[in-house]
Amino acid sequence: MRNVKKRDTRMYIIEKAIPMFAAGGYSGVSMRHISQAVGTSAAALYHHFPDKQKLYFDAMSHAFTDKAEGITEALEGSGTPSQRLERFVDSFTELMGEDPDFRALLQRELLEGDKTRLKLVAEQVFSRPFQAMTALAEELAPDCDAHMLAISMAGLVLFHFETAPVRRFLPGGRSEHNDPKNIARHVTKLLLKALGGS
Amino acid sequence: MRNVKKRDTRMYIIEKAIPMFAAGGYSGVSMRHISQAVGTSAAALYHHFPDKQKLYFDAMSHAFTDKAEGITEALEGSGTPSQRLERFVDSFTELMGEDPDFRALLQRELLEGDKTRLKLVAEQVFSRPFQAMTALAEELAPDCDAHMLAISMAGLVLFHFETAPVRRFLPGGRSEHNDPKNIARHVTKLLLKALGGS
DNA sequence: GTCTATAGCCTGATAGAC
DNA sequence: GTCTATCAGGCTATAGAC
Repeated sequence: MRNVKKRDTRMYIIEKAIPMFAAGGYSGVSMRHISQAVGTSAAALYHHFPDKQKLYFDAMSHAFTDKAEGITEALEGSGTPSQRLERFVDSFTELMGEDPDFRALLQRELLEGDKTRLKLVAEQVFSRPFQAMTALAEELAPDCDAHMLAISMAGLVLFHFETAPVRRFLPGGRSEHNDPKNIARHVTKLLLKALGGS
Repeated sequence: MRNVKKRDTRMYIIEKAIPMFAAGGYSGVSMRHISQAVGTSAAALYHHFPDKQKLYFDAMSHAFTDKAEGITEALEGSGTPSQRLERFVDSFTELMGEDPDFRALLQRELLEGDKTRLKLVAEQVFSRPFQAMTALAEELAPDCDAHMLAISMAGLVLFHFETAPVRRFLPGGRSEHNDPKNIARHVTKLLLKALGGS
């Protein structure tokens, strides 16, 4: 029963660290900052994690693993390819809209994740949902490179969120453009037209 | 004539700092690191910049200002909307392919740029090229929200570069997918089909 | 314009009491 | 498991000689 307490504290630390790393990145958040948010001393963190790197890695893994399932579900269900595309775009947009920490961590890993960590995350977390995306892409447009089309599908959604903080200051920028429902509608329409979905 | 030397050194510092900030971000690069790359002491940097923030800001401004022009040109030339779209995608892809520092800095600013800096960059650097993009979007698809379509156009290109380090480990990932020419071809084809270009 | 020296603070990480 | 105390070093920024 000793382990129960330890695991809970460990998970509590991870859950406090996730939004901090999402906002400040690895080098922008110190162990002292995290310990303060957790409500403990910095030394105590080292009882649960051997060093800062491991804490960061575990926080990231936890943040990512949960999310991959929801996306895979939307992709592997039944229905015509067009219906599944629409469902994927909807659920992916909703996910990005409701969990900014996940999105920020994803951006950060793409930007500065080291190679071994990226490989691990790609193979253990994103491989399955991405495979489902390429399968759908293949059905939708057999004449197109499925890998590239899958990336385009994800990028179309993600970029609207990534640019939200700057679009406010760009010509034609309005707050409706940040509404996940509008983003999903725009992206679905664009993709269905491009891929001649029925 | 005193200023000439000072300006040169100042610019030299900026040019050394740009790739470092692109790789490590603001908090990941110290004044000592920069001074070492420049070949001077840390104290000397403070003769040219009042503090680290200002050095970062000036480096960013310099990295961005140059680039905006090339994009605007491709958009404002003559030709049918479809031709101009193709030319925009080509030049934008080429730019991203040949200047990874610019791309990384752009990603970083979207991720963690503070509001006043984003406003400045948006209004002074990206406003004109983005306006040209929305104008093109309007011509291509009057029934579509021009602002959202312009974002989609940029996002389609950028995301293929952003994901390059991780796509290597994803199903179907091949090195050809990183070739700017292939990316441009894929994106152009997708957009022209979606927008019914002639 | 650049240097050395240094102030004052923050960093990751450890030692050892409880 | 958590604490206080601490180490060794890095950080931004400044002072003052040259």
